Amino acid sequence: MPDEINAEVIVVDDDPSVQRALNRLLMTNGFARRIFGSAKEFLSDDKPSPAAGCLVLDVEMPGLDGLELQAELQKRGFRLPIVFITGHGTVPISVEAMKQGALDFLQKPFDSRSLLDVIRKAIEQSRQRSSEERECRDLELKFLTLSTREREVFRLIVKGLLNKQIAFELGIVEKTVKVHRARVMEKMQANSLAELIRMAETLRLPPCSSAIFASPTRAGRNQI
Amino acid sequence: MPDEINAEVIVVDDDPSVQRALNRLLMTNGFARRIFGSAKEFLSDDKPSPAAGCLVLDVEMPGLDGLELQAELQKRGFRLPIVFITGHGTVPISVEAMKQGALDFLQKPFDSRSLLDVIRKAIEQSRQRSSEERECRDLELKFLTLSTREREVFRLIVKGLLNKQIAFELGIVEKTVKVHRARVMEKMQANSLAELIRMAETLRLPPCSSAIFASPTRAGRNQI
DNA sequence: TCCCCCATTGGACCAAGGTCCAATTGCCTT
DNA sequence: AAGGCAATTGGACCTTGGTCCAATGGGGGA
Repeated sequence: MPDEINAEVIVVDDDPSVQRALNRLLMTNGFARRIFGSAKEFLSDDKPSPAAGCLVLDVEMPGLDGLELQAELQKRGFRLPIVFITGHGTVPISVEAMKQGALDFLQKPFDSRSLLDVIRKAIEQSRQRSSEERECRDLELKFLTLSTREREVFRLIVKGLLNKQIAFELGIVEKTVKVHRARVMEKMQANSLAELIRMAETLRLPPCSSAIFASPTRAGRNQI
Repeated sequence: MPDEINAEVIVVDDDPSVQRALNRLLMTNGFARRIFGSAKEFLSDDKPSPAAGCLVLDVEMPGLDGLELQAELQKRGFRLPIVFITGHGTVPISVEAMKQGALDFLQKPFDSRSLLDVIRKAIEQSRQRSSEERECRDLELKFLTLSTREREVFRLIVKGLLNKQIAFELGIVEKTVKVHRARVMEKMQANSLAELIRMAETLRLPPCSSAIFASPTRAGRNQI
C-alpha cells in the first residue's frame, strides 16, 4: 500500500546500522527514500529534491551536524519539513531545532510507530506547502508577462483607484488606462476584479510595495 | 526607562526565591509584572489580561504544571506568548512545549540577559498580534451591523459576481442589489471594491464559507 | 397601536468600466 | 533598414455601477 506516492523521505545519518534500520522501516511502509551518510554527501547530491517529502536528520554527525545542515538548507531555500533524531540530545539543542522550524525532535530510543507518524505528518505538510507554492509561482509567471506600464496600472487598481485617478497618477489619458487594465485582466487570467485583488494579495504586492514592481530593463520584451 | 509601556510580564513559579529574583530583575528593567505561585492562582485571577505582554512559566509546579497550564490557556483562547523556565527539563518536554507554540524554553541556570531578551521579543510579538486582532475585531463589529441580505450580497460581491448575477442568484431585481451593495460599502466603511475584498479576506470569509454568514434570528435589529 | 427598520422595487441619470476598430510613436531585435 | 511590440490615444457604443428621490409591505419593539 504505497500511501505516500510522489513523496520521498530523505535520511541523513552517519551510523550504518541506523541507515539500515531506517531503510528497512521506510521500505516496508511503502516510502520512497534516499539515504545519505553525511550532510556533505546530501548537499552535493544533484538529483532534484522531491516536491513532497521530508528530511530525517541525525543531530550528531561528523562534519556539518544536523542543526548546521538545517541552517544551511534554510539559507538555500530548501523547504522540506525536518524531523530530527538523536542519541544524545540536550534541551538547548532541541529547543534551537524547534525554533528553527523543525517539525519534531525524537530521542532514541523511539518506537518506529512514532517516527512513522511524524513522517506522515511531515509529508502531508510538505504537500500542502508545495501546492501553495506552485499556485504562487503560477501567479508570478503570469505577473512576469505584464509590461512595466501594466504593472503600474495593476498596482493602482489594487490600491482601489478609479481609472480616471490612475490616469492622472500616471500622467496619461483615461482611455489608455482602460487598455492596460483590460490587458492586465487578460494576462493575469482574472475573471473579476475580486479575483485580481486576491491575486495581488497572494503575490504579496499589497497597495504599497513598489519594490516588486522592478521592471524589465525597459518596457517590453518580457513575455516569458 | 520604562521601555515596555502597557506590557505586562506574568510570572508563574512556585519557588519563592525565583519569584523574588524575577520580580527584582523585571522591576529594575522597567517591566510591569504580576507574579503567581501556582497555575490555579493565576487562572483564578480576575484582573483582565493585558493587551500586550508575555508569560514566564515554570515547568515543574505542584498542581497544574507549566505545560498543562499552557494547554489550558490555549483552550481558553488566551493568547500571550509563553516562555518556559525549568530546573530539570527534558528533551521531550521542551519539544512538546515548543510544538505547542512556546516562544522559548530556558534551562536554569540562565543569565538574566537571555531571559530579558526573550521577554522583549515576546512582548513585541504580542503587540503585533494584538494589533492584528484588534483590527480584525473592528472589522467583525462592522460586519455585524450588516443585515442578513446585506451579508449575502457581500458574499456574492466578493465572489466576483456582477450585480445582475447576484440578483438572479438571490431571486431579486438588480436594482435591489445595488441598494444592498451601497449599504454594504457604507457600513463596512470601504472606500473601494478593492478594500472591501481585502476586508473579506481579513474576515476569512473567502468566496465559499457560508457558515460565518449565520444571521441574526431574523433580519434586522442588528445594529451594534 | 404606532414607529422604525429591513427588504423590496421603480425611474431617472450620471459616472465608470469594457469592447471594437484604428492609428501613431519609439525602442529593440533581426 | 525592417519588423515587432510596448505605449499611447481617439471615437463610438454598450454594459455596469452608483446615486437621488420616492414608495410599499411586514415584523418587532416601545
